[in-house]
Amino acid sequence: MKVSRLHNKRSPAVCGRGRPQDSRQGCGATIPIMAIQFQVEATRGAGRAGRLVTPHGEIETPVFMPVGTLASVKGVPQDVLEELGVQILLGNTYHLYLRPGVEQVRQLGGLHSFMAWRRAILTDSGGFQVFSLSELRKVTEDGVTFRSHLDGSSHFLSPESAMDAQIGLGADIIMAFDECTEYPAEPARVRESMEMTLRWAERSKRYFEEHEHEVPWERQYRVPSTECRESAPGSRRDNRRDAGATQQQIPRFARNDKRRARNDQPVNPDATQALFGIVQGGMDVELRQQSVERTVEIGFPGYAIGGLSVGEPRAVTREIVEATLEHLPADKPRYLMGVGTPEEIAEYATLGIDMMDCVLPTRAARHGLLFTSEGKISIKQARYAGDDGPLDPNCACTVCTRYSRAYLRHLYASKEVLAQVLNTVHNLSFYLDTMRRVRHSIALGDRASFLSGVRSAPKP
RNA sequence: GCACAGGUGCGUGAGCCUGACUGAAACGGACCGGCUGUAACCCGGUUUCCCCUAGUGGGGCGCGGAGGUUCAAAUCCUCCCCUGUGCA
Repeated sequence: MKVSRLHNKRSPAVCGRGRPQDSRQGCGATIPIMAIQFQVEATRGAGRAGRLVTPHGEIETPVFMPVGTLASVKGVPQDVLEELGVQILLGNTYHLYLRPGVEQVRQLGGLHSFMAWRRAILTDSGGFQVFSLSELRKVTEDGVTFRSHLDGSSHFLSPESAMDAQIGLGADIIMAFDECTEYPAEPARVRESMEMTLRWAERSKRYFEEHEHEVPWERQYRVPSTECRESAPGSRRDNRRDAGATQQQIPRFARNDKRRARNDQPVNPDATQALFGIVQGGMDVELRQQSVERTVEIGFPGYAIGGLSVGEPRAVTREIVEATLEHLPADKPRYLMGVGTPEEIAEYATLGIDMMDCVLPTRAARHGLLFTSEGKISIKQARYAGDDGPLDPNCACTVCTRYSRAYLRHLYASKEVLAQVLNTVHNLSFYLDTMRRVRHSIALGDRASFLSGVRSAPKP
């Protein structure tokens, strides 16, 4: 609904029939390039419930973004992710650059097309790998030289090449190339690292602005936006149905075409990628503030808080998040990178974080650690061998409603791949539910928080 | 009955020829931890002895059983038991 208002504003009713091949000219001839739209719809305390409109659909914030480093959320097919309500996924520039290679993905139409994911994608720039692959890399002002963990070959990533790669991959939101500062670090080191990240942010932005038109979407995606389709009922899709072609009868190339045409989540052909800046500054509140101010000065449509959850005590993480949030502009999405447990993501959302990602739910799931309404469960434990109850009696996910703890433990102990699949589905489901609950409570707004003081407040 | 091959910790199984660095490799099982912009179906620990010592450390028992050789044996020698295969 919000999105249509937006489109109406920008794309008048022009775009109905006889849409030319070049979608940019079709719906968007007179329209300026649109990157991303964000609006806060409700607040409660510091928490915000908002809506982020990307070229590949809307996102209700606060949002949890599952990590799909190699164009896959390990163990979970895309259709299941959709059913779980995943609105946006993460991909990783460094990993995809090594394999299958950016050029390959670009030729296949970009990440969305390649991985058959019609909703939004965010790619991390490779900045985190500067931290996590510290054994295999060398950092200079120019950029970072990595020794590939796959074959030992040497690769160079700079703000420019990271942008180039991310444009080629074609995510909706891409990240500035930063240095995730290690912890602990000397004050001088933290400052230098932060300064370099700022210089890299500028270079990232400059390069991005010069090349943002190179996204691979427009050649590949010909799906009309919502209004276009509504006002053009005789679309491709109907034509095909008229022809009476079933899935089996359609030749392969046509089936691919159909698959694309079936993407009901519109790509806004006028839209392009958005580049987010990343705040660094270690565990130093002053440096964080400086980093925010100077990153905001460079100017981005969204800001991330990076460099946290790198080994520091949780209390410090929280302190830095709060201190950083204080200075971030309220009208832009705020993305806390790499956090956290279910309790943490709920807490940070109420503090005013709009986006979060974390490998914890997916990785922990594969390792037998499951998050439930009653706390953590290590499904490997012998005590569950005979437990025929559901994993989490308060969870409505497909795993909890169908399988017993005993079965899940058996799958894990037997190293069945299904264990990883089911565990991941549950954990993601739990995370997404958690976020939905938080959003709901924020969406009730300050009025609700006022009412919550009243014991038996009647429901409207 | 004879001839080979073999018996090692929870399991598989190295070590034995060429004795000391082996309380015993490696892999696995079982159990317990860890995992926070994914070098992660991964990583760590226990199971693998007993006693003395705060600890470093020291002593004892231990590789089918019994005995022997030796400063020193899972490793060499003798006998016995058990398992498998082949031949009668």
